[in-house]
Amino acid sequence: MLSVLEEVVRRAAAEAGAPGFDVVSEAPPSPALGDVAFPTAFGLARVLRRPPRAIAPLLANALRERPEVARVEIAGPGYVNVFVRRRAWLAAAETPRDPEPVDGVHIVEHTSINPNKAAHIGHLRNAALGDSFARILRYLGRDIEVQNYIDDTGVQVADVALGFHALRGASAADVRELARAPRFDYLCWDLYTEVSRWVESDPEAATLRREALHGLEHDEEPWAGIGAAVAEAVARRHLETMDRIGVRYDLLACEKTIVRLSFWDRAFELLRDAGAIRRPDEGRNLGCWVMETPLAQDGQKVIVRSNGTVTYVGKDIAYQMWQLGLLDREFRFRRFFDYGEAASRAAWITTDGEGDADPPRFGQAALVHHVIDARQAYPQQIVQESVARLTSESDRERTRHFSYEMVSLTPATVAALGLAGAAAGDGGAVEVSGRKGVGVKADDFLDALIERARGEVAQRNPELEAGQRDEVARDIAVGALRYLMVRVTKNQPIVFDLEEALAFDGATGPYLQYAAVRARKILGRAAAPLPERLPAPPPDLDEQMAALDEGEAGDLWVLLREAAGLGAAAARAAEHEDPQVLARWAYEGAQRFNAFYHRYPVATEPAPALRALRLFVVETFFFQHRLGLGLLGIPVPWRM
RNA sequence: GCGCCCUUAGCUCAGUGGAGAGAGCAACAGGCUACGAACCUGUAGGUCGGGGGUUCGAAUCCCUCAGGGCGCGCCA
Repeated sequence: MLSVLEEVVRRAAAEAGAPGFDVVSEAPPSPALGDVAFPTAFGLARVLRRPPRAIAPLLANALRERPEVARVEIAGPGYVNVFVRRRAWLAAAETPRDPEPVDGVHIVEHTSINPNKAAHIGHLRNAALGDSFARILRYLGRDIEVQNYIDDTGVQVADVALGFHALRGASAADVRELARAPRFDYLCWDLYTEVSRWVESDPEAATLRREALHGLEHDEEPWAGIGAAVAEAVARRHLETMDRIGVRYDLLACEKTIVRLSFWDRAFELLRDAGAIRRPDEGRNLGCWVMETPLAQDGQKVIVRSNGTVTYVGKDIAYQMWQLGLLDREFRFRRFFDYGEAASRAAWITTDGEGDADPPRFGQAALVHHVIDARQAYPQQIVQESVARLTSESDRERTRHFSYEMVSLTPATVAALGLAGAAAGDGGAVEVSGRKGVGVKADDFLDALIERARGEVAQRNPELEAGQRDEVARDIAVGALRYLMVRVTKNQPIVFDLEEALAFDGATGPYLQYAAVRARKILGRAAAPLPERLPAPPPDLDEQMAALDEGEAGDLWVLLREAAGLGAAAARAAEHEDPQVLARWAYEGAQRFNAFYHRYPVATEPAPALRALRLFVVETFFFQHRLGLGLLGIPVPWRM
């Protein structure tokens, strides 16, 4: 609807003598000034060499011809302010408009935690961002496939395998037995830091570690067996943890299968034949295969080491080629993790062994987003560059780095958790480090939130039985966590403070949930059924609103108008590649609704017409707000 | 040295080149006889890091300086 008006102004600008003029609309500072504002006349003034006040009427007249426009005013030095026909405007809000429709599958790859230790607060940011992004795109109509890359042959898994073998004397069978413990990943967390300290202080351990890594890569025992047991069990734990906050995956892509199924060998041939990589005859990279690029400091980025092994960047090139359907190789797939209910949905995993029959189709994507922290911007650029050289320049645009900043800890949090090995930087923030064991584990944090929520729920709802109370507490904890992770722009580093994170007042998940719960309670009080689709506005909405006193008309209309803006907010979030945009929409909506519900009685309003109108506002808000929260993975508790 | 990100109220953060720069927390003053106050209303709090420039108009774009974070490996 908005784009229709923009198009009208664009045409009017063209007729006035400025074809192709970039027309943008904005929200007026107050509802009294209109619903949509065009500052277009200012820009046109320069092009047309006429004052803005002379140009504005041309735009206004064009807008007045549209059926969805009720009134147009020219304000101040030349703003064109549009008052829309409200019923028509709301009716058009049902279907969101995808700003960049994708023809084919769109992969969102996120989480991708090394499967050698428990997930921590930093991984939660990745998963929450990736999952929300995927949900938003799906809402806009995209065919989304969620992948999770598992580095099961890297040094991190090698370290824990080394720990089990050398420090614990455990076999692969022993590890599989240990992995039956409910939080095996916690055990690995501690072992990993133990090994890291050992390797730092003992040269012999460093030698053993190289041996373990080599064993993982070349399928040699005992390393391969122990490593596989660790990686599979910990990856499973990560899926359990993420499932607790509503994050699910379609496919786990394992590095091991990329190597074993010769994806890299094939990618290497392609890179070599395309001249994208070459062997230097001299210099310090003698004996390697390198890609020449100005991105690298000395103009060369090593892809294959002089000992013949491939770097992480090389493996990622092969993986991304496969994701884009540019590699003539295919994985085999195994069903790996069933998600509750009727097991209607499951996460699959790649395998180099026997695959299950009839797996879903994976890969062959038109577009891929890689949710990876900002530190990896450089290697991601190298991978993009490689893909472009192997195929076409346009393929570079098909693989994108969804970059976000890191999570660190406040000194107070480090102290409260008694984290040893933590060194505060000058800025006060403490870097999360799996290697050092410095971090807030995801499950611990969620448990703490649940505990805090349980207390709040018990206090407010003493009549609830334990099971109900726990269910509500879980929903609140998930809401608090998910909102915390997306309320700030992804480019802003987060310094995590435990006490602050446990707060449920103000701009928090529970605040957003509270508005939804209140709205639903009102519907219940009014004996109105919960809306199953966006409620249709009454035919005489515009007339009814005109009959209200000005203050209430403004309050109700802004609530309706902004609720109808969910699709636009989702589209902006997709464009900016940042769920924060939608989180802001949800927060502002909750704020408006809370103010509304204090000011205007609904179920208890005696005048039937007014009651019906306010009820329509509540229904519309509730439907859209719950939908928006769902896109952020925030559940609506049945009670608070 | 090169590249990316950040710098807005005491703190944590929003802010499409456009109309008095906004929230939350903290502080202060109010509001529960329940569509339940996890809420609402109000007060106070600003050199948008500094300086130039472009523009009718700059927190927003460009240049520059300063401060902070992170990259630039035959680690992943």
